[in-house]
Amino acid sequence: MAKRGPYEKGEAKRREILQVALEIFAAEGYRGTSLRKVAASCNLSLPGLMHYFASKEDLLVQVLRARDEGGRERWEAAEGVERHLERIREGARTPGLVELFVSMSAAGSDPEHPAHAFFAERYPQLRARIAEMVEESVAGGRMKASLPADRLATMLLAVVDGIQLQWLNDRSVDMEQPLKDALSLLERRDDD
Amino acid sequence: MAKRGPYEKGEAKRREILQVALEIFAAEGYRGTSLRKVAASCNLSLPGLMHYFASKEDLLVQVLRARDEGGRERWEAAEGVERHLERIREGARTPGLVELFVSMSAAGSDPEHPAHAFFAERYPQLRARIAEMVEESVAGGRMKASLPADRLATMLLAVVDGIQLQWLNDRSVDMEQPLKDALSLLERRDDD
DNA sequence: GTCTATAGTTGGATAGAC
DNA sequence: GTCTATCCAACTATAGAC
Repeated sequence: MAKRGPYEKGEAKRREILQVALEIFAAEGYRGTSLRKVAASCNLSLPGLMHYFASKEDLLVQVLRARDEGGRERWEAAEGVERHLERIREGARTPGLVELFVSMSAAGSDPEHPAHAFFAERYPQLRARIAEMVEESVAGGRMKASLPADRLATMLLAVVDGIQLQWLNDRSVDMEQPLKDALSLLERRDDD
Repeated sequence: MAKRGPYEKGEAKRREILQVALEIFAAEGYRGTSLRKVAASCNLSLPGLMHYFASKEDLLVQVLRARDEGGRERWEAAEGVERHLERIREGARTPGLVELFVSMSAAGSDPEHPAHAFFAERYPQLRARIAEMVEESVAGGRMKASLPADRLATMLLAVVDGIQLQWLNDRSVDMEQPLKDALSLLERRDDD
């Protein structure tokens, strides 16, 4: 006679919504997506959907968070530079995802934007993680310490983000090459 | 008694609209901006504005084009690397402009988006121009030919675009440093 | 927990007067 | 060239029934 509720089913539906919403946001953009459409794709009415999420903003932020955590698992599994390449390859597999993150990251610069806090946290974290990777490579003798690790991290992250922007507008550009090229410029050579 | 028309006044008003629309698009985003707001800011009614532009899409594209041409004048005046730095500094002066270009460039990846053609043309042009600059520097002995010019161009453009994305989310990052750092890695050194 | 119905806005676009 | 008036579509969000 326990009273503890419909948690399993609710959580499952909740995950389904996050997955579906991710795809639609990625395909249509945040503003371009109506909650009605998301609801319909989940076989739910609008109010049915809003039972799970307080507002459209709330849904967006939770979609981004869920996505970021999913990507992190694969990230943790990889090593060093491969981590970056893995992140990039994943983007290439799901084009809408790149567009969602890039466009939301631009729109999120507005302090009023729902995703503002998300990206304000995310960028420093990414830079720190990359700087760590750089320091490991330098310590391991695989990379030249040509510049401070934090500056290299900022530059490498810029390469990764920037190439995505180019790729969005021209799918023929190679998303992995520029990062490889940047890293090759940092490689330790025998004469150093 | 000449009848030839209202060309002067019309053109002036037209330029005014482009300027005002640029500022509003930059501040509120494309979707977030209503034509009514633009019209009001020009002391015009909505139909008054639509006398000059066929649609909202039309207005956006013409704003981007006008803006790009304005920036090009300053670009032409500068030399070599300074051209890039100049482009970056200009962005730093008008934050909304960076956001507009970055977000539109992400959104424009959709072939259905009004700005699609604009960016589809723009990126190859930019890459070509940068590659040209790289080749000049290499020929002039100021830069190592570590990699093919077109690949370096792609990478450098990625750095410039990527740092803007970071800067949007954290105004404390230095927008010029990463490009300078990337270029320093390419500098010709005595032992080469 | 999920629905219908609707309120309350706001958007782009047009017709026709002046 | 600019206006008033108006249309229709779409959206978010809430209220209340089941």
